[in-house]
Amino acid sequence: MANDYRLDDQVGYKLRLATQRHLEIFSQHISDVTPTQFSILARLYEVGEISQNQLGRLVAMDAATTKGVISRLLEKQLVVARVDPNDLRRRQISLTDAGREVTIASIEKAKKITAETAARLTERDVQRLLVLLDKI
Amino acid sequence: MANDYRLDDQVGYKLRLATQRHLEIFSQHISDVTPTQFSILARLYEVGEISQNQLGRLVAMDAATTKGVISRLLEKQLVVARVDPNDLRRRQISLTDAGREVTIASIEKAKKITAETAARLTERDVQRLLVLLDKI
DNA sequence: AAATAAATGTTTGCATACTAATGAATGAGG
DNA sequence: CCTCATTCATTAGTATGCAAACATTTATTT
Repeated sequence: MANDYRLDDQVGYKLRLATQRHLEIFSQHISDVTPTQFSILARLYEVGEISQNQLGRLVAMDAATTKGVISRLLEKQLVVARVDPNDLRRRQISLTDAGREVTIASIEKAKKITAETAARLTERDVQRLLVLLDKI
Repeated sequence: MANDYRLDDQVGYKLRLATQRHLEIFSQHISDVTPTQFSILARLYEVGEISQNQLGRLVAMDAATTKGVISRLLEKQLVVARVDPNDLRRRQISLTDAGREVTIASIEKAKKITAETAARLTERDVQRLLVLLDKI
């Protein structure tokens, strides 16, 4: 029976809505980079210089997607790329000084974003949510 | 301090990963329409003929996005559009016979998709997850 | 060493998704 | 009846995100 199916009760649908809400909050606090660009910057801040492909894997992004994101970060001069002399296939990516500044500032804002996203959740709720999302 | 920030523990990041996983499962089961297209079809199945704009609102989609999705569904001849004679601004959208068939078949598959997405969660976990996502 | 396989990055094509701007039609008030 | 704000739909521009096809370079196998 197709009549007992409620779109509003589906995990996938609610995931989309929650993501939508989160992106809205994000853009209200951080306007110089997008959420995707930020995750690249944050990861780069964590690990230092790394190849474009590896970096993409560390944030679970497709190589083609990563390419586009890195291109835009290069245009903004938040990162630099250089060919790895030991492996000519690789482009090593690293933060510029400006990139590091933006990243550190954004991380502070990101904490507020996470807090606002979870404003209606208790600390335990958040932990529970993270665990549940992990299991998907 | 920016050193106590772990990208992997952020709600937004995990939302993206969970969505990614869900989309992968979706495409394995349903290949004739995308998740977005399916949500339009499912809603249309619930409410019957309705204007394009209203339909978009019922699935939390931007008018511009809705336009694109409807265009592709029109090409596939799963829906039809007609100008509302009572309000010439409006395009009334409704399912074709083929659209209704696809929708009903997809709803059955969608139940499997939801089940597989939540395979590692108990029934209670799923309910809890839906409540938590709602609060975001 | 030559052939094969694998990894890295690029490009193209398709499908969301949002913002901003535009044009057409409608409805409410004066 | 006329004006004006609102609604509806479209278009253009930007940014993800994935699949598939490719070229280049490296690593493996025979």
